[in-house]
Amino acid sequence: MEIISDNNNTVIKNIDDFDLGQTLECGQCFRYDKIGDKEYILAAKGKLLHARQEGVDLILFGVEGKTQANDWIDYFDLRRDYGKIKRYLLNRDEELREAIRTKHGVRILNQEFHEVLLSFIISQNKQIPHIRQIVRAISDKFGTFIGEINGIKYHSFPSVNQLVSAKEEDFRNCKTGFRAPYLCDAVSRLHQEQLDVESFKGLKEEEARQKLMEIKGVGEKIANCVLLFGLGYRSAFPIDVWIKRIMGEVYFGREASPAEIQKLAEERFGEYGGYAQQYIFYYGRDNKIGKKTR
DNA sequence: GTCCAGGTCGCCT
DNA sequence: AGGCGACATGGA
Repeated sequence: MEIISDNNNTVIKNIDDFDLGQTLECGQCFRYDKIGDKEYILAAKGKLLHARQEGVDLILFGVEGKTQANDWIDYFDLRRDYGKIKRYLLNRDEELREAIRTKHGVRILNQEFHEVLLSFIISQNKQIPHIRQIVRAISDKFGTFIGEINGIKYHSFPSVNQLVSAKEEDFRNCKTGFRAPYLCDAVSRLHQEQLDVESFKGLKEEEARQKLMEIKGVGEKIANCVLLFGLGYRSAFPIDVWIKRIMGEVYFGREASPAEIQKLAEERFGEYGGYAQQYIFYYGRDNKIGKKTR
């Protein structure tokens, strides 16, 4: 990997195991728009990014200097050796071969904790396009204006401070439905208990999960998403309807309980559970594995 | 119209 | 511990 900055842009050259489109569209984040072939606009960490992939290079438009570039390199998790992760997983589990082959460019983003928490509270019992719509509505209503591209105005995902005054009704106006009180509870805890990345430092995965599950509307699955996507616990293995269907079919040949699946994931994937989960989820959802066709 | 969606809660046995 | 309906909203 090599970083070159010139005339307002930064180019990151020779990135292994990375596909911008796959990384954004695998279902881990919700604030992006595709504007061309391998070209995206995304809102993250309070900023707007216009990026395009050309082969093994990634162009970050309007990004100047090492500090800014490093920020995005960290966001895309580009300094991690995914070749090693894939080899480990394939060594343990031949079933993953096809998923890893087709979804080879997925990386797990290092997203902001509070954004992941609130986004995944919204995600329950909803389809991904609708989750994106709701998250955008909340950002437009409470977030900071961060730019306009192709006539579309973008707002950052709101900070905790920007959300403290939000009422249940405000969230309902953003079409959150029955999740509105959950969001209020989460925001008030984030604010009053100063709940942030720091407050999870040093906690074991299980301790961190229990802490998250004290929040109304956060169960096992959402807690695991927050651990994985927002707190850096790469062993966390969220089990949703898709994982349940896919793994029931592929690994058990029958319907399997979340507990059974969790156990298998722990034994097979161990510290790399989160990566395995993303490959399986994205591949399985794309190919509708285990889904009844009506 | 009916069913289901990156689930969780509350209440039941 | 495990089963089951309710919960808003929108798309298939």
